[in-house]
Amino acid sequence: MRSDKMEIESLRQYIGSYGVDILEKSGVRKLYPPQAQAIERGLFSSRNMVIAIPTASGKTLIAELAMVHEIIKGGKCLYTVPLRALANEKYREFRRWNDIGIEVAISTGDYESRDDWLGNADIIITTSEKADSLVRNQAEWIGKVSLLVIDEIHLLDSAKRGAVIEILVAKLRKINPSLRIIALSATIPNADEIAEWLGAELVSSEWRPVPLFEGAFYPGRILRLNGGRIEEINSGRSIEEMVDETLKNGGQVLIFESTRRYAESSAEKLAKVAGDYCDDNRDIAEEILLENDGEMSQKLARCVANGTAFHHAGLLSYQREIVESGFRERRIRVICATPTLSAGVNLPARRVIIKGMRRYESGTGNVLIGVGEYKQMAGRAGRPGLDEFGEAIILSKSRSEALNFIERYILGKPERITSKLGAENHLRFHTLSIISEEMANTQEEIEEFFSSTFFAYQNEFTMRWEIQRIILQLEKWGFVNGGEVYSATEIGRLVSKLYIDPLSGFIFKESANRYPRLSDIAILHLICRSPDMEHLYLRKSDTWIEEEAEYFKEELTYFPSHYSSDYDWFMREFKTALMLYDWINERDDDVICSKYGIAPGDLRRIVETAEWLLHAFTRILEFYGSDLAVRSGKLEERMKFGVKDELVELVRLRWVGRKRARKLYNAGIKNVGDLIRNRKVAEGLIGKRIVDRIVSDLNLNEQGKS
DNA sequence: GGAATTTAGTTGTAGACAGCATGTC
DNA sequence: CTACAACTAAATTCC
Repeated sequence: MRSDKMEIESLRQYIGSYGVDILEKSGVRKLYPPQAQAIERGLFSSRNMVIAIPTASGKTLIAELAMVHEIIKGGKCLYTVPLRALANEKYREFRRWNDIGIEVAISTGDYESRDDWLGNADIIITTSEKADSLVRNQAEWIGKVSLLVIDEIHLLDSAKRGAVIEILVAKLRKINPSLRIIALSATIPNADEIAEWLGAELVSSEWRPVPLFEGAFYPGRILRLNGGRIEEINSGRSIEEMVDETLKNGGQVLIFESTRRYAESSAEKLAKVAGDYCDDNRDIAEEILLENDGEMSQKLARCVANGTAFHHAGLLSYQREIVESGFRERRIRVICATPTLSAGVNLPARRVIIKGMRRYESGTGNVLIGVGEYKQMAGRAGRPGLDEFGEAIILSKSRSEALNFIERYILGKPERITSKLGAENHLRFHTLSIISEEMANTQEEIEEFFSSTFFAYQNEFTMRWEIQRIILQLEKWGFVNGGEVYSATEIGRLVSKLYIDPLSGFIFKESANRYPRLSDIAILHLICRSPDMEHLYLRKSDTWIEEEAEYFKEELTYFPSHYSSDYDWFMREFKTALMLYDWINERDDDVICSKYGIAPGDLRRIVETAEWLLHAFTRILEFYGSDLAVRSGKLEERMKFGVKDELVELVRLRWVGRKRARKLYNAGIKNVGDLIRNRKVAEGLIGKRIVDRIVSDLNLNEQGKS
């Protein structure tokens, strides 16, 4: 007991008595071994550090301590995370420091603290992309950052998003050469490489607050690894029985599936098992249907009512939150998830069952998942405070398969991570940005800049040819002026600040100059031609899309021949455009979902992307003084809410979405004035409470203006 | 005859950042 | 170089 006290006490000199009070108030009594180790190795010095320890072993607190110390010394901290949901989670956690006067702010694509706030804040939480975007837009406070914390730095390995992390590091170090960096990582075999790249002290540990047992199941048995030895444990013959075992003992289960379909059907099957153990969940089941009652939502509500749920990117974000908090409150006992949950918010369970060890990859068929991916999922086993130990179980069909899995995954080491910055699209994207921000403007400077990246560290390769080719390309596209000293053109700088792929920028730029007029569907299709857009898949039954395409053929800016190799890709672009077209023409959400074979969460996500790209396109059109800008800007607004032109004014009001706006409009209430004049009518249509809220908001705005 | 079961053929495949303006987790 | 589970429809068996 005394030693516990002492450890926390010992922090007093670094984070002050008030700081220690905050920790005690939030229940921190003892430092975990990796935390103590981090302190020993210089957490409170000015050394850079890489902390490579398992999930839930107290990484965040390590960063918090360092940040509080830094702020007391007069510094400013930037904390970057890979997901917006994680940014929100950290924001909530860090705000406890507000009690001792530390200002915490958040800035992501969908939620940003006020600008002056960010400048004053001591800790700013962002996604890595947003941080890069802030650098591109020269946020004045960025130069004041003295401590950069990078959460989940092992995502350097991600082919899609890893490059941003290393570029961000290179940029911030260039801006502030004395910047201190603390990088948090999962346990990976080459954390030492990251540490050496950053010139950092490496703290690594396998310690976990809740012990983890890993094993493999085959019908009737679980082979569990215990200190190098395999124990044979009798078990049920099906997942249902395995889940039942855990629920009976008061535990919760997390099941990882390889596809959404499996996740859903699994959750439905297990509802029969979990139903016996859960209380009345009718209220949260109802909440699930609050904003959407389509097929998927109904299914989810049925599961939730019985204490299970599925979790994947097709859910609306509020539905995900209900599922997550329902699980934390133990009202939901079983979650069947796709890998969303393995890298997402912290949601541990006593037993983790990994059912989907294979994943489809186009061109290669089903392939086994990586060891790292497995470890990530397995690491979710064991709820601190609730479970004495966690259990991760791989599902297999036979004893021999089980033994194989044990060999490969449980005894195996995760793959080393490698930089993915070398891909042409990333180099193109970031080269334009560093020229535009005048971080590097000659061949040598650019090479030097890239030589400070993790990619260069791992490849000891100058990239001379690659960079020359890319600059030539950017010159050809009109984004860069060549010569001895490169500089970005005005349009080049705009494209960089809009944060779009230069190729998207080029497509938009060319269209802006070539087409004085375009129809709605043509603009949408143009947006869908951007490599920044996500594209819907074609199904066998999607032949109707070809007919639609033929119908709009004359309006479109691009239409390849049926025999062209582009044709399939074009159809995917066009299908996506058609979906967006339906959306802005007020087609019902659920109708769109079933027509295009997507879930509500997908619709939201694609619409959000389209909105962003429409914004970028509009800005580019404005730049060239094109008349199309007005039309495109209108589409941007329509996209945000999914409405026809005539509803835009109504939908700008808070509490008024596409459905309410349509009701009002059809009853002759076409604008704010109509609404005030016909208040009673409006109340009849959308309810008195809502109208009251709208009007009180309007009054507030009036006051704000005067 | 009609239900239950087996067999053959078909289908579809994880995730999610960014602008800007608005308003607070 | 590569798959596979789940669903659906048709075929077959069973009572």
